[in-house]
This record gives sequence, C-alpha cells and structure tokens, in this order.
Amino acid sequence: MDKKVRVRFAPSPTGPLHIGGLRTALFNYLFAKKHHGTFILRIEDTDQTRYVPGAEAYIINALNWCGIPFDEGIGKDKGYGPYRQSERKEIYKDYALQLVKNGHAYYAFDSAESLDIYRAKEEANGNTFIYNHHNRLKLDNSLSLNADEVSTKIKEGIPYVIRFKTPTAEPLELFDTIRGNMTINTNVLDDKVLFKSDGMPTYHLANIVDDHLMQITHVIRGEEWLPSMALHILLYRAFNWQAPEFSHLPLILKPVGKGKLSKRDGDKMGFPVFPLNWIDPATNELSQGYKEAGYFNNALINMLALLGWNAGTEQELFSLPQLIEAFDLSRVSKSGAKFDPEKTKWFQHQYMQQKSDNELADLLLPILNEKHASILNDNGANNYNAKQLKNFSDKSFVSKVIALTKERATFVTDFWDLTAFFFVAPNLFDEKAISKQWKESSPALMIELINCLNNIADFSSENIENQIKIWINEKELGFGSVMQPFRLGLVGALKGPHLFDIASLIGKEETISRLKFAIENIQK
RNA sequence: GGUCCGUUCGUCUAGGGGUUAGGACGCCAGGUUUUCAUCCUGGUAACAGGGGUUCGAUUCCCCUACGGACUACCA
Repeated sequence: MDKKVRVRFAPSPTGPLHIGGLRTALFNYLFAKKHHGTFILRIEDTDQTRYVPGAEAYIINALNWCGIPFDEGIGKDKGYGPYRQSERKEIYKDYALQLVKNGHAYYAFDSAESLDIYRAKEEANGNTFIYNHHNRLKLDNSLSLNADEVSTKIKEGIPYVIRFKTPTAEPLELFDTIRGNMTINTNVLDDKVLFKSDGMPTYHLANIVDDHLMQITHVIRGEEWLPSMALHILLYRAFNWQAPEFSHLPLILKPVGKGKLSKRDGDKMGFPVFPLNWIDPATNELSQGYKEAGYFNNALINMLALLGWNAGTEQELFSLPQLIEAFDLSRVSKSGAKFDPEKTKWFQHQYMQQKSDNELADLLLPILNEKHASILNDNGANNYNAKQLKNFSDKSFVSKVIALTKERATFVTDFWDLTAFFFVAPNLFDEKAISKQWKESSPALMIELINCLNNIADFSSENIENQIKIWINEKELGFGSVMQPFRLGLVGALKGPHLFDIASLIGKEETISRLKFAIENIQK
C-alpha cells in the first residue's frame, strides 16, 4: 500500500449506534490500525428531518467506551474538517454544478408529487418506475427543456433537484474486496438525485465528495450500500477522481426468524442491541446498553470482531492489539450472521476470568455498599440479619471472596448472589435443604463439630479440613452427614465454594456463631 | 415485481476437486466435588435441491429453491 491508509466511519445521527454500526466502526478501526492509518469519524447529517438530538454525542461516547476512538473528526480536526456534513453544506453545490456543466448531471423540476403519480401508475401496471435513460426526455428537466426554459424556471425560483445522468447500456465492472468482481448494466440504474431542492446534497453526492476531499483510501461499510456502489463508481469517474477500494460487510441478523437485527429483538429476547444506555428523547423510553448490562467493553468488541470475521485459526479470544495484528478484510465472510446472545455471554465470562481479583473488587465494592445500605434500611424484611454485617468495604477481604467465586460469575452483578453469605450470616435456611440434609442427629453432631473447631488454632482452610477429617475418621462419621449440615449452617443453603475456604475466610468465631444459630433455629 | 448479494452442524464458522468435513456456542451424558456452580472428558449435529464438468464434486459452472439488501428530494 503506497498511499497512507485513511478510512472513515460515517454514521447518520438518527439514533443510537447499534451493534451492527458498531461492528462497521470496529472493522474500520482495525483496518486503520493494522495499516498504521487514520480512522476518521464523519457525521452524515444531510437529512435535517431525521436528526435526533444526542445521537452524535452517543456515537462518540460509544466508540470511546469500546476503546476504538477516532483519530480525526469532530473536535480532532486534522485539516480536513469540518466533519459534519451540515457544516460542509456550501461545498457540495459547486460539485453538483460542475457535473451539470460537463454533462454528467441535469436539473429536474418534477415535483415529488408528480413523480409519486408516475410511480403509482407504473406499479399498477406491474412495472417499476425508473427515472433514467428510457424516460428522462419525457420528464420535466433540463434535458427535455431548452436552455431558455431552464434558466427561466430557475430564475422564477421553481424548486429543482440535480440528478445524475447515468450512462446508457454500459456493462460496469465493480470490484469489492470481500465479494470480488461484479458486473452491472448501467441501464438498470436510475438517475439518482444528487442535490436536493432544500439546498442539501443527498448521501450519494456528499459521500463521494467528502471521501475524495478527505482522501479516503478504503471504504468499509455495510452491505446495504452494495446496490449504490455502481452509482458511486460512476460518480468518481464523472469527477475524474480515483475511487477508493470498497469492502461491503455482511449484515447482522436476528437471532431467530428472518431479517436484520433490530431493537425489538433485543427487547423481546432480553439482550441489549446498543453499546450504551439510550433514552429516546421523543418517548423517554430507555434501551439498555451492553455497558450498563454489565458487559466489559473488550468482551463486546471480541464478540463483534468474530461476527463475520475470523483469523483462520481456532483462536477465539483476542485482545484489541491481537485483533489489529490478525485483522484482514479478505477473511470477512460474505453471508449475514445471526446474532447469538448466548455466545456473547460466553465471551463475557471469559473476560471475567481474565480480570484480576483486585480489579473486580474495585467494581464490586460500590455494589456491596448499596447492598449494605439497603439491608440496613430494610431490617427484618430480608434473609439477612442486619446486626451481623461485616467486611462490606474491606477491599482485601472482598478480593479474597472474589478469588473463591470468580469462576462462577459472568457479570459483576452476579457476585452478590454468589457471595452474600461471606458478609452476613444467614437468617433463614433453605427449606428443601433442611428436609434433605438436616437429620435428627444433626444438632448433636454440630455441637460436637463446634467443640472440634474450638480446638483448632490454625484456622487456615487446609488445616481445618485436616482436623475435621481426622475427627470424622476417629468417630467413624459419614463425611456428608457432617459437611451438609455444616454448609447449611454457614451458607444457609447447599451451595457455594469449598466449605473450608468459607470457614477460614469468615473466621473461627463467626463460623461457630453461625453453627450455634443454626442449631437453635433450624426446625424440621 | 425489478436489480444485486448470499447459502457448511440449531447458531458463529474452518476447509476447499480425493478429509473419519475441524473448532466454538448451545444442548445431552459421564467424571471431579461435601453442595450449587465452575471445570474436565465424551456425545449429538452440517456441505439447500437438481443438472453438468471431472476418474472423482461439499469445493468449479448452470438452473431452481430459500434467505438478505436495495428499489425516496433517508442514510
């Protein structure tokens, strides 16, 4: 690659960025970084009627949270700005007029209403209405009118658009990095509007002009743009500009059923489709984001990278630098991929395991604080004895708890259910567990256990285990008949990590106190 | 309807003229464990159909079916 790589992500600020758009941004980012190029964010806001306040800020925040910030764009002007098309409005008309002048475009005065009527008429006959070579001379434009009529109409202020004059009957060769060569006959293309009567360019014009002016070398975008590629190539040719290389990414589809992934699928199946929370300014409706649902940004990115791309190896876990290193557009798949929320959770679980106990403790401490406060405010209305709250803000204790339970957690918010008994003694005991494991003999056995525990000086997990086992062997007791009621007494249910680890961590005094409470309070 | 793109286990995918068609998620079973989970091991399961080309096709070509996108003075 001789030219310095410059790619752009060019969303329209019509709402929150969803994971399809995010993946397009990611692939642009990866490609840019791989080739030591520049990743540009350009906002395509030429349609004022669809502008949604907050959407632009959302897009920027989302890219930042994901760890794929743009190098150049709004607030990072590197000499190619402005980066909002609405602020580049003045640029486009000259280019449109240039095309009119050299015969590649023409003025059209047909009103939207009159075109609707033509369209309806043709469709009623089973035909498709196309504004192009076969009928453009019969319509109201500068090709069918003489020069005087045209200038009069313009002087009178009659609204007009500028349309592209598609070449007739030419087999056009198109090349896409992902799909290879395609041929299209220009006769099936229509004379697209390039410049709207409101003084704004359409996507097609603005996109080509800006990509050229911003010296974009590679266009990486969604497959929905594939049908427009012919027009775009034709436009580059009409301007006598060199076209960038095109790559059209496959779409992300619904997990079940047919069609493109939409916000509704997420609502229905209970998974986010947006990276961050979004509150619709019109309805005040909240859509949950991956961040707020508890996903780590690198888990989301890793999952997205492997949706439609793979390294050709069996590796599935990639850090961002590894993704950059391995990324290759030629390994992007051609077909759409159904989104799999379960696989996303699996990635999250993997990244949870990679986090250190200390990092996780920092994330868990605020949640523990909240739990602490809510238990205090809610005394008696829950399973916990508010008088026995311990270690809620002791980071080193919390880290140890996490070390024992991390492997079973997917989200940081899973930890409370997994670990509550480390911080507070059980007040109630699981009914099923009682009926199954709390035998007639259990209270007496637990009293003996307490005596045994009392004699253990070194309360390390290993030593407790050794001592208890010796005692059990001497007395010829069943291991389960001791351990199950023991667990029930400490945890309140038959769950949790290695029991001696729990006992050691909460300490001798607490362990014994919980057993005493269980003996007094468990009734069959 | 028209145009274009696509089609390997339920899902994401590897592979690519001769393979026991590989991996991952999910699911199922076994193992480990004092419990629940995790974990480990194993299992289930795919080349859309029909024609060619070829000694040989899942792989190349054509057709059909199915899926998708586009078909606005939206992007």
